[in-house]
Amino acid sequence: MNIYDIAKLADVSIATVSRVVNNSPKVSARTKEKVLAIMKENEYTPNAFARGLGLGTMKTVGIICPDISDIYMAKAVSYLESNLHDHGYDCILGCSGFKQKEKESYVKLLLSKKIDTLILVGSTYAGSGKDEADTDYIREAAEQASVFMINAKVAGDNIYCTYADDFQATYEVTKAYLRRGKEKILFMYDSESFSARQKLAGYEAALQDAGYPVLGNLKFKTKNDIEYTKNMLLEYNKVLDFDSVLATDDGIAAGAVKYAKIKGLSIPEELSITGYNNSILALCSDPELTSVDSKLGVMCRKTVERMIELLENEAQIEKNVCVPCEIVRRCTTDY
Amino acid sequence: MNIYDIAKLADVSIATVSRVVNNSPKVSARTKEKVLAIMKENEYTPNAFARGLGLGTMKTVGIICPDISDIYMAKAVSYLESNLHDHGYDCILGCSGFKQKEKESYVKLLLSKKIDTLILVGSTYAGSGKDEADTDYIREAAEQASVFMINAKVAGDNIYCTYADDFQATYEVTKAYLRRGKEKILFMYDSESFSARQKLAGYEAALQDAGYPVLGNLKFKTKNDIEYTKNMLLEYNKVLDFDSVLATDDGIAAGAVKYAKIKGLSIPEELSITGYNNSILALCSDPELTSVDSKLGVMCRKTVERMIELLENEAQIEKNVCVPCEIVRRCTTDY
DNA sequence: TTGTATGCGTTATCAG
DNA sequence: CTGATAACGCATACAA
Repeated sequence: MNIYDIAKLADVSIATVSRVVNNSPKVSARTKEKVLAIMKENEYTPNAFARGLGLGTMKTVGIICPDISDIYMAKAVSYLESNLHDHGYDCILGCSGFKQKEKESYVKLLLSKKIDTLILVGSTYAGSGKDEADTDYIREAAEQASVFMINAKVAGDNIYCTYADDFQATYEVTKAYLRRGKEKILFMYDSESFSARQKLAGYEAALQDAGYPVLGNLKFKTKNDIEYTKNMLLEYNKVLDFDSVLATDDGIAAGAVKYAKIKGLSIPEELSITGYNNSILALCSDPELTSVDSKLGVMCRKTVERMIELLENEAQIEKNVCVPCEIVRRCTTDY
Repeated sequence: MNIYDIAKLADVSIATVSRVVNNSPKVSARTKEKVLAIMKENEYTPNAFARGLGLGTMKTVGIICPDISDIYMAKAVSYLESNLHDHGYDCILGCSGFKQKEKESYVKLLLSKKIDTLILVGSTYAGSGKDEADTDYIREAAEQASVFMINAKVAGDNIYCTYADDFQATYEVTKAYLRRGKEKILFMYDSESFSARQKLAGYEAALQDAGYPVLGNLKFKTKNDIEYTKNMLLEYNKVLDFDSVLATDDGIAAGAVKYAKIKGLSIPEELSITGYNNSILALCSDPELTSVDSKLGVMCRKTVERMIELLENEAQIEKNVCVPCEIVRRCTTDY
């Protein structure tokens, strides 16, 4: 059942049917009603491909994240999908993993599907920070469709970024630790992503501003995995000496909690722990984790808001938006 | 840059270009090479909409789940996306929530996008089990595209289901509890979905087969929320008497662990706890949860495998596939 | 092996 | 307000 069939049944031209479908104002109430009735009766739905071909858009946005089974990314996609759906856009989802080649090919793939806009979720898409060429594929993509990045900052035309103020957050946590007399703060991270770099910088700045040295052996790389982190700490605590942990993810912090339990350390007295992302892991841990909430919901909303502005009104929108974090205090700290 | 431009530059017809793009065998090596070179040089990508219009497909499958921020669904989507990507299909994702109206309208929406196939992730799409009409919209959808359901069983033409053998799993857990002398097993659930019904049935059957009564006050409805569940148990433990918990989700089980901690009950001696889905919550809890692994990876693989068989080879495929669960024993039980 | 011509189902531009 | 008709970009049956 296509537009011709409906036109024939309604005894009008396809142009009129099209107008009714797109409810153009210039069609008489009577005609409109008649066509509408026939459409309903025959359950007519316009062919999306033809529509896309004519209009040059199917109102879909591509969302790429490294791994949707990650709690944080899943939440981001959830917010994005919801906001986009409210505005009549659909999401086509791609999970690229963390390898450069895969990221590039996934971006190309979605672009070839003629998405209206591309959203890149995750710090990993900002590259290592060492080589500007890492992000060339994003600037290239931005020539075909606007690119919005969440939790990453990349310079380039038609690239819009929204990220948490991780520097500020870790700066404050570190300062709070120092105030409580915690001077051997272990910074635990699992990648050198944009976000991780901001967090590290905040931690280091707070130490320096307070006149403390930044010790290399207090920066500890692990995996975002409870068991792995626990074991790493058990292994390294023989040579390491620390009284508090600042982790770049709740999964890491949860591992630190497990470690403390095994070592019989009291939390937060003997070991204070701060996690990140304020995820369900923070609530599942025992004691519950103090965690930095990076305001993902706000970031996603601001992203979609600007995107719609750009798409619908071709408005000038902010290129870079930085969202302040919130430190959610629970039982693993006493600052 | 479209197919005409390439044809002109390569000095061939658009038919030849099209053949090269779809690498048809009937094109000379020399011509093919020439066209390929021009295509690369000009970074030509066929217009997906036009392609879709001509072919009637854009090789996309629709995935609908109630809530992608749920760990379980996120994992399912992760598996599905990965498998589908391997076969050259893209995913368009929709999060419908749990309301009937929303589910129906989301299904219609994706269908109108001319997806090749629809995947419904989650037990909720099987309806309450009380009214067959609840699932009419699925049968209706199946007239337009094949529908694959994960963790739900719905009868109908062109509907294919894959689900875990939850009956078997809870039957075994219950039997194991009874063997260890646990006779007051609290069954905790958060919905009346297809899956929850299977789990309840397995629990009841095991009790009955062992000659125990099925007590109404040992079936406890809660939310899949740690804090909520903990508080509910603290409230109700005054009137309830139980020595073990069989929860339909790890989130519920984690709440039971928190409850036990507050009441000072030793786990698993005074209170044994079994969770479900073997999620990260099982590993984050302390002690770590014994949990039923519903083999989501296997379910997703079997779903996509059959789907591809149907799509590419129009083969006859199994309508209903039941996957056995695995009980992963950890520290909250001693059976 | 290659080219021509047509169909796919819309939207949009012009006339009327 | 309505209708005829030309794009939109590709795939393919049919000719050559």
